[in-house]
Amino acid sequence: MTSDSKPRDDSQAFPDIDRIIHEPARLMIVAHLYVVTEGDFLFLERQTGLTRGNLSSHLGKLESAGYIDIRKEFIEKIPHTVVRLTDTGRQAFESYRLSMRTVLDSDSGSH
Amino acid sequence: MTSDSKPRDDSQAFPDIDRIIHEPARLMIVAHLYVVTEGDFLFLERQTGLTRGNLSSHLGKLESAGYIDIRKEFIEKIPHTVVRLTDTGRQAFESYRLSMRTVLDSDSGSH
DNA sequence: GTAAACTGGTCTGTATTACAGACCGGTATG
DNA sequence: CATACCGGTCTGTAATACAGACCAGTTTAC
Repeated sequence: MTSDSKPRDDSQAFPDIDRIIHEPARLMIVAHLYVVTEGDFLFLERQTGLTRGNLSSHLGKLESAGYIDIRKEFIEKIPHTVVRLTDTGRQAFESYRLSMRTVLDSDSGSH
Repeated sequence: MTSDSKPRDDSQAFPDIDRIIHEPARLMIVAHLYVVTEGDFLFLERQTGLTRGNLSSHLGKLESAGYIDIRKEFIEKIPHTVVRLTDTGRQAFESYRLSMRTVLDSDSGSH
């Protein structure tokens, strides 16, 4: 394969990849939330194996992006944080999934 | 979903993600090479849209990882760089693809 | 009652890294 | 002579992932 086929290709054969979701730590979080629809802090901490600080930080970023909703409540005076994917978040994940499948399935069709 | 189902989960339900391939720029490179088996610098530059410096740098990292083979030759006194996926690289990509599919297809089976 | 542990963080420091762009050497072209 | 092309190297910058220290408030253990 040489390059002289077309002078200016610019073919975005590859879709943009959502870096917010792409980051493995957040990908784990989002993928988990996608199936359970709602999970608390401890659940995510155990599922992802992230440290509390790190998990909190990633949740903050997902919240800033509008991908998750964070609800803080008290259960018997004990703090309880519940995280839920927003519609935007679900769509973003589905879109990301589609992008990645496109990339990973590029077995021949390119051109 | 609450967290009190199991005391210590540690379930690596999620496979490790190869960060070398995971990086979008390199993912583009590897995915392209996977289908064409061999491509030159210009081809990759156009397909990925990366700047020369950046592309060169990513190629260097892929080479260090043993994922690609870089052959430098001269065609009529003009430098020509040809890049090819090594067997290791092909395997790494396939493994990565499997990992990502596992993550992206986690629609129910988890537990 | 004091020490320890738990929840859910904040903050700091560190180390990595992606990226643009300047520059360069050599060749070819106008 | 100036410009452009190929394939880089190098520098600087900005972002960021991550660990771990620390903290407040609560509960449990001794």
